[in-house]
Amino acid sequence: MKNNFKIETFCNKMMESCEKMQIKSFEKNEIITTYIVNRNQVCVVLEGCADLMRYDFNGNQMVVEKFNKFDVFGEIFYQINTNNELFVLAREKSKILSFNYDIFEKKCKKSCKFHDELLIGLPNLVLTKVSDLNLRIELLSKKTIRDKLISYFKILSENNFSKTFTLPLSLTDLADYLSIDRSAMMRELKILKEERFINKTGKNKITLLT
Amino acid sequence: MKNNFKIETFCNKMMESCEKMQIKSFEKNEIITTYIVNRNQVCVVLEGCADLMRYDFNGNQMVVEKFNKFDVFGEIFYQINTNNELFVLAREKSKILSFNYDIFEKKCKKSCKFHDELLIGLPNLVLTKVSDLNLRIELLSKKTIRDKLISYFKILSENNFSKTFTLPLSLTDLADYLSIDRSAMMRELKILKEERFINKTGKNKITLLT
DNA sequence: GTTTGAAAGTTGCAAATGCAACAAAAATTT
DNA sequence: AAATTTTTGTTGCATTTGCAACTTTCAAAC
Repeated sequence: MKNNFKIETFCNKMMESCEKMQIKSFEKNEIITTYIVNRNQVCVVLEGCADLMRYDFNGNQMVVEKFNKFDVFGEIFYQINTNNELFVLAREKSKILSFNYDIFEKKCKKSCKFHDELLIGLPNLVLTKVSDLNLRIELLSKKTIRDKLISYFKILSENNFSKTFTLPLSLTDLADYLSIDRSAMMRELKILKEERFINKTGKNKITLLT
Repeated sequence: MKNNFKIETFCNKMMESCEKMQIKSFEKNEIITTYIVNRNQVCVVLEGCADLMRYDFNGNQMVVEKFNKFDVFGEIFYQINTNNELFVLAREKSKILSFNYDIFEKKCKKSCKFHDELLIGLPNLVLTKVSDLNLRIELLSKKTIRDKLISYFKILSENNFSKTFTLPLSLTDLADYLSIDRSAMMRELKILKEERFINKTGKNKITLLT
């Protein structure tokens, strides 16, 4: 985001309470919310991290999306009838802010500071989300595992202003993020190393050699 | 979107002019904007439709995203350093509203009605976009062409409250949208027909038989 | 410090997919 | 109305990928 919006400031202001919003703490592996009823719920991760999970038709659960500090999530972003049960699970002890999107449009009676902040701050959070989603689509659109990996590495490299960078995910999670088979991804990583495209040093530290 | 926001009303109000925003008309195949400089630009399709295009490293251009009436787009949604040239092309005669995101945060002096509308309306447009992007990620995440097609058809069917529906894209565009090879998609469609999963009648009309 | 579980790494093989190269049909343009 | 372009439809083949089934390494829990 190229504007001067400070997410910390926004979230701190939000915590200065408004009767229409809630902050709750969740223990590791606790269910934060389920996406069954459409409630226009908006949530922000203030501390910790969480995963949007799905039970697919075979009964095994998989990670749909991962949320870290200051990520926004909630049913309002997922108006898809998938017939699958979606729920958000705390990955560690987490603090979550949540409110109904309606309060964004209808100010509460005693017009509190929170609402004014919300009107500016929420769109900023959502814009960041859109950018993240566009990035993932960009990567998922690549047809080969090789292209997905190289594109992702290039972006990490540019964000880090260096040919060397640390993966922000485990390799298992990376395979999920790119929606590819983990073993096939390992195979491709090996080939990329052999062909001197990348170098893999230590735990998830990668250097682009191109 | 489950709230009572009316996009037509919003866009009409926006057209009631504010000095900080522009409405321009573009002829078919005219370039609406390029994503080179990061200008925090926000655009809304008021009439017509447009495509976000990319020149990839081989020089051939491809469609990254398609925008229809009332879709939002702009550089602010695409803060990705891809080294590829991205630009938006009018697919037909189109009318585009555009403004800098800054005006969303800083009201103009003579606080016009437009700004009040914008504060409520823009986030709604963006929410719809997030939902669309999440849907596409959902589809792109499926590992087989078969799963992508079936998932997409199910969603179209549910949105249409009917087992029969018309594809909103050409088959060529559908393959692009799902990021799969068109001929491989045609092959799978044929198999789905043979296995009596779907029925394809007339031009792009499909019936789910499950 | 030992146990337990998760993550990383490896391989063979069958199945799915992209690619190339077409032909036919439909839609646009001239 | 003819010409051109776009879309749809088809097929063989080489390549890529997912899957299954492991071992090894690493980290967390007890």
